[in-house]
Amino acid sequence: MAYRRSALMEERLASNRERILAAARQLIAQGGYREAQIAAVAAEAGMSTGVIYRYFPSKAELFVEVLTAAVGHEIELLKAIAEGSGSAEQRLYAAVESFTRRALSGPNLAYAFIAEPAEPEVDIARIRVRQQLGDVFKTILQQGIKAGEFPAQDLDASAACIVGAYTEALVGPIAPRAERIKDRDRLTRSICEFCVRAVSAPLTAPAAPAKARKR
Amino acid sequence: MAYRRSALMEERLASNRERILAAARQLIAQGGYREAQIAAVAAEAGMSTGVIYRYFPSKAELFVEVLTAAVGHEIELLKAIAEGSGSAEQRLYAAVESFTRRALSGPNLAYAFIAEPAEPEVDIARIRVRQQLGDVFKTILQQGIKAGEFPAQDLDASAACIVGAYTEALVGPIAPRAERIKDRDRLTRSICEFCVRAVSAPLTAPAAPAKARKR
DNA sequence: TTAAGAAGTGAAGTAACATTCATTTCTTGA
DNA sequence: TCAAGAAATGAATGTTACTTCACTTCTTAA
Repeated sequence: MAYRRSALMEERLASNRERILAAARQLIAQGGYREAQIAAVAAEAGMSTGVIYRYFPSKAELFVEVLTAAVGHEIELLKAIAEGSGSAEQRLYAAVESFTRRALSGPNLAYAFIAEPAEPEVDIARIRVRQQLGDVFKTILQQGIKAGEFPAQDLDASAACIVGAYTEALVGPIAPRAERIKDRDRLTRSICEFCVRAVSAPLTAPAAPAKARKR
Repeated sequence: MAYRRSALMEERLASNRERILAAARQLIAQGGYREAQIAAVAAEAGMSTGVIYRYFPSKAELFVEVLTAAVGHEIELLKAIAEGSGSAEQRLYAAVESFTRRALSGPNLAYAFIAEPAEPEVDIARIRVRQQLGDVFKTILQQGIKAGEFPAQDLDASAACIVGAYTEALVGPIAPRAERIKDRDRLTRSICEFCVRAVSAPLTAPAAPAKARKR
C-alpha cells in the first residue's frame, strides 16, 4: 500500500467538509434555498462542484445537515434556558426572546430554515426540527402548569402555537420593517409578551363563539 | 369575417378557465404545490397542456390566481365575523375557529397555500395574503383595546402572531394526528383559546427575563 | 524517487418541467 | 356546405440544476 490518510490529511478533509457546510449556510442565509445550488456552494467554498459529492451523497443530505446543525445549536440554547432558574413565565419569556433576538440580528438563518421549503427530505427534517423546538416549550409549559402558574391547556397545541407565533412574526410581512435596532427591541418585546399572555390565565371567562353578521 | 365568439362560446371559454383553476386547486389541496405541474393540471382538467397557456400566461400567474381566490374567500368570511356582533373576544374566537375548522375539514387548501413555498411571484402573493389575514385580526384587536377588553399591545405583532400560531398548529407536526373529528374539535378549541388568551390581560405582572443555567 | 491509490476537476449526462409551435379540430356567418 | 379564423393538441424545445465520470493532480509509504 502506498497511501494511507495521515492525521494532517484527515484534518484537512474535515476542514473541507466544514467549509462546504459553512458555504451552504452562508448562501442560504443570504438568498435562501433558491440561491444555494450545488455549483454555487462549491464556488463559495472555493472548490469544484464534483467534490461536494465526495463529502455528501446528495444536495438534500447536505442541506439536512446544515439545517440540523443550525437548529441543533438553537435548541441547545433554548434547553439551557428551559432548565434554568426563574419562574416558568420568566423562562418562557427568556426562551422566546433568545430565539427572536438571534434571528433578528441574522444572518443567523435558523429561522430561514424553519420557514423555507425545499426537497421532501429537507421538509421532513424541518418538521422534525419544529417538533423539537415545540418540545422545549412543552417542557416549560408542563412545569408552569404543575406549579400553578399557567392554566391547564393542550400542551402540544400551545407549544406549536408558540413556535408558529414567533416564526410568523419573524419571517412574515412585518419583519422586514424591523431593521432599526429600536424596532427590533420593540418587536422582540411584543412577541415575548404575546407568547407569555397566551399561556397564562386571562381575566375574563372562556369565550363563546360570536355570530357573523350577514353581509 | 367568418368567426366571432358567440355568447355560448364565451361561456364555454369561461368555464374552461374555471375548470383549470379548479383542477389546480384540487391538485394543490391533494399533494401541494409540488404535485401541481402544468401537465398534471391539464390532465386533471381533461385538457392538453398547451391550452393552459391560452388562459394563463404562466404557471406562476395561474397559481397566484388560485391563491388569491381561495384566500380571498377566506378573508371575506373572516371579515364578516370581524364586523359581526359580540365582544371582541367572541369575534376573535369565532374568526380563528372559522378558519381552523374549514382548514381541518379540508381539502380546503387555503392553509396549504399559506404555508407552502413556490416561485418568487407566488411567494410575493402569499406574503400579501398573510398580511390581509393579519389585517382582519388587527381590526378586531383595535376594537377590543378601545373597548377595554384587551390590554394595549403592538397590533401588527399580535396580528402576525395570531396568524402564525394557528397556521403552525394546522400545518405543523401535530395536525396530521387530528384525523378523528373529536381530535379536530379539541385542537380547534385549543388553538382558539390560545389566541384569545394571547391578546387578553394575564393575571400576573409582566415577566422579566430569566437567566440561563450554565450547562 | 516512484507508483499506488486517494482527492479534486469540470464538462457531459440526465431528469424534470415549463413553455412553444406546427398541425389538427372545432365554430361561426354567409 | 364552406372557408376563415379561433381554439386545442401534444410532441418537441429550452432551461435549469443535480449528479456522474473519465481524467488530472496530489499524498503517502517504500
